[in-house]
Amino acid sequence: MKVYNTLTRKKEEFIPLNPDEYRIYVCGPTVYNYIHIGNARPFVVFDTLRKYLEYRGNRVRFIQNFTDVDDKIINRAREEGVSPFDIGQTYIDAYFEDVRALNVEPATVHPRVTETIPEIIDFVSGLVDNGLAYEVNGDVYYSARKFTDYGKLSKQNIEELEAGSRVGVDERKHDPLDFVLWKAQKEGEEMAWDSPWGPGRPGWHIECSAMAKKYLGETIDLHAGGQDLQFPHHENEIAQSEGYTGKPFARYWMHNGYITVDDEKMSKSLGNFFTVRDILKEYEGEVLRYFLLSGHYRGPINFSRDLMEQSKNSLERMQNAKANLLHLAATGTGELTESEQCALEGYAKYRQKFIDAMDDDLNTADAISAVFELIRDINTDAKQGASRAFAEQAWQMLDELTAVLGLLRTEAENGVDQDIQALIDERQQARARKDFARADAIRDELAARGITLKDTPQGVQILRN
RNA sequence: GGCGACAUAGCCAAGUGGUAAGGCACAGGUCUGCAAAACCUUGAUUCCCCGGUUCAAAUCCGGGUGUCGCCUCCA
Repeated sequence: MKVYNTLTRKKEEFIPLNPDEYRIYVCGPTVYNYIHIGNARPFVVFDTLRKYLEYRGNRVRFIQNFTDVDDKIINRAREEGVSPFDIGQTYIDAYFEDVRALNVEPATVHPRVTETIPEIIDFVSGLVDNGLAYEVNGDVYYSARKFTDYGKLSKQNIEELEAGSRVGVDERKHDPLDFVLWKAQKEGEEMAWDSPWGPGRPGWHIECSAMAKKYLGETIDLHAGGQDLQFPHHENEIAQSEGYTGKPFARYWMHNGYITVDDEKMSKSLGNFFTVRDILKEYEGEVLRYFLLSGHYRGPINFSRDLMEQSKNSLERMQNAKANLLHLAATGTGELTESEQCALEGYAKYRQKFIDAMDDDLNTADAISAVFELIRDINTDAKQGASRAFAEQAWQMLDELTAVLGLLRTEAENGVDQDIQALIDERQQARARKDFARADAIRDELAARGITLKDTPQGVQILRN
């Protein structure tokens, strides 16, 4: 497949260094709060990339970190009067709950900063030893200017960076561009570890370099994350990792676009962000996943209730197709007819369209359209009823493609309570004697209990909301 | 100031040189006891604007306009 490599600003054939395995690192959340939809985008997008690579028969080693040492965590802990270690654990647990609803697979490993301290200290020591980093009163800084490729990912010009800087320069730095690798422990801070420079904790950027190296080696295939991490975070990672190993760090870089809310950037500081948790109160996780995949990952995406409704309705079309096929499979009989066989063979073109789309820099929007075209054909072919075999095989095809997108993963609840079944039976008897008032009353009653009845030529279809 | 992205029907959104996918919403029809679901039909003489290249451009080039982002914690 081809992916857009931020490093070269071109679409390139995505080939792993070791043909047996793709080694991928994705920046994970800082665990001081519930994840918001902006966090969710890279998780869903790169989870989809992973699912697709695996679907195509590749092995993927997928690492996503938890930043559980950070100013924001420490501040939060102070506000709540609890340990920062507890804050981290709380939101790591919450992360897994939230992300499960979005059908995001857990990574191969989810390393944490608190479990990577020795490797981080080694990393920083190495940079001090080879002259790229220096210590000032227990802090350690990286000399950005000494890394000649500094700025190669974000295409930032070093001189322009300084000129445009809007941040007060820390006087301890030799140069405004320098960034911190190790922070000396401050009065009353609980989060600290012993180091050659005294007690302290890692800076933000170094953890990713250390974890990527620990779990994936010196040169990894892909590093991915949000566009806004490009500078300085990813630039600094390159400086650290390549400065330390002398080898290329990541061969490919992918960056997803950001989410706006009402055409304005959603950010923690603006306070206009929605947590995944909030969304899940109103919508199934798959609706959010559909929304996030309905456009290209590199483009910006605007979030609104209206668009969530559109996504919900669109996804419903897929869900209906699934429900109808499963109903047909459950009630149908018989072998595949010749025309059904022919129809099924024709569906292969949609699989191909799906693959072509995904191969083209993860074009999920186009891949979704292939799924809809498949659904249209299936619906048309099954309009007059279909054999059990046809329904099963058509669902198999739909299942195959939607699994890659992480959609239609919810298992339909089978069976109903006895009293509900009794009502359904009574309604059928009422219909048979043309007592439609009674029949409709029962239908309304069940609808109020979240059960929708559809009268199909194959009998009553029961849908739960 | 530097770097970058985006602009396609009411809405969302593919398409990046060969004559505009798909979804939502809306309307009409078929089916249904009525529904629901599904299917059919209808919608951009046209892709922000102005030039240029070409037999041919939404797609390439030049110039505008608009929106958003990064350069500061952020996905």
